[in-house]
Amino acid sequence: MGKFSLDVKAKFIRGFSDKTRLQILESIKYREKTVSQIVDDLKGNQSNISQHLACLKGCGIIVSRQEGKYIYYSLRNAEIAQLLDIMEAVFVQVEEEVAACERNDELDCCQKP
Amino acid sequence: MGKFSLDVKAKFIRGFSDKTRLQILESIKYREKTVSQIVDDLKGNQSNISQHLACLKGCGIIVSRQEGKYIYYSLRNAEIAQLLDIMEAVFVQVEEEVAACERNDELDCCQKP
DNA sequence: GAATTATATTAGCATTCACTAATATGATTG
DNA sequence: CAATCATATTAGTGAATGCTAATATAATTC
Repeated sequence: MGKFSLDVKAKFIRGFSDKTRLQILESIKYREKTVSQIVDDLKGNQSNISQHLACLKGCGIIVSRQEGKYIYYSLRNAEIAQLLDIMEAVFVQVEEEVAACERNDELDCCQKP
Repeated sequence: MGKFSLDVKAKFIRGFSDKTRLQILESIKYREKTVSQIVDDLKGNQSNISQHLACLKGCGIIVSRQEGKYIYYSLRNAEIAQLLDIMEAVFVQVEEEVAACERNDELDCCQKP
């Protein structure tokens, strides 16, 4: 895999690496939803959700279609759903280790503040 | 899945969402390696690699064992390798879309600067 | 045990990120 | 066409991230 590709790949994966975005993905995993439906689902802030949707779209993870004044978002394809499932399955295996990380209260094991 | 779990899950996935860390994972995918071997492999900075290794370890993605003055790092288990393969497979499907993102030169589709 | 080798940690800095509040766009409805 | 509803965009801010250079730790070798 080329150098550039690895950057793009990292970006793609970064799409999944945020709590709010994971919630959005769970919310639309089985059926497309409008922005307001998602906002309701997550009890979130409309602007915030819109920005995360733009992020997910930019990462190629979700797609959108307009129908009148509504915009429906859904996973790009079935493989994305499958990837989510596998991420979940692998995560469950290591969850305890990760949660037990010294600084789990701040979730910043990667680089200390 | 609980609220906290989702935070931890996001952290776990964030482990994969960096170019250098993806390179490290590729480097040790099939066999354990010492830090210096990885540094050589990536032609990277020792401090930088060490920090990324700590991150990957904190995320539960890799494990380490000491042998004399060397520390060997390897993937935590076979499922991590499998997850990497599936990420790769799904990524290939959407790669062109992601790369074509308006701002692909800076890889920051998520939040505009 | 002094020097060397392997790895980790710290500090500082510039960049990216996620969030909120405010505003803009765009379609719909009365 | 004015008002409303749905969504997107912008600006500003604090926190997290990734990097480098310098220093610390710990095991090894001479």
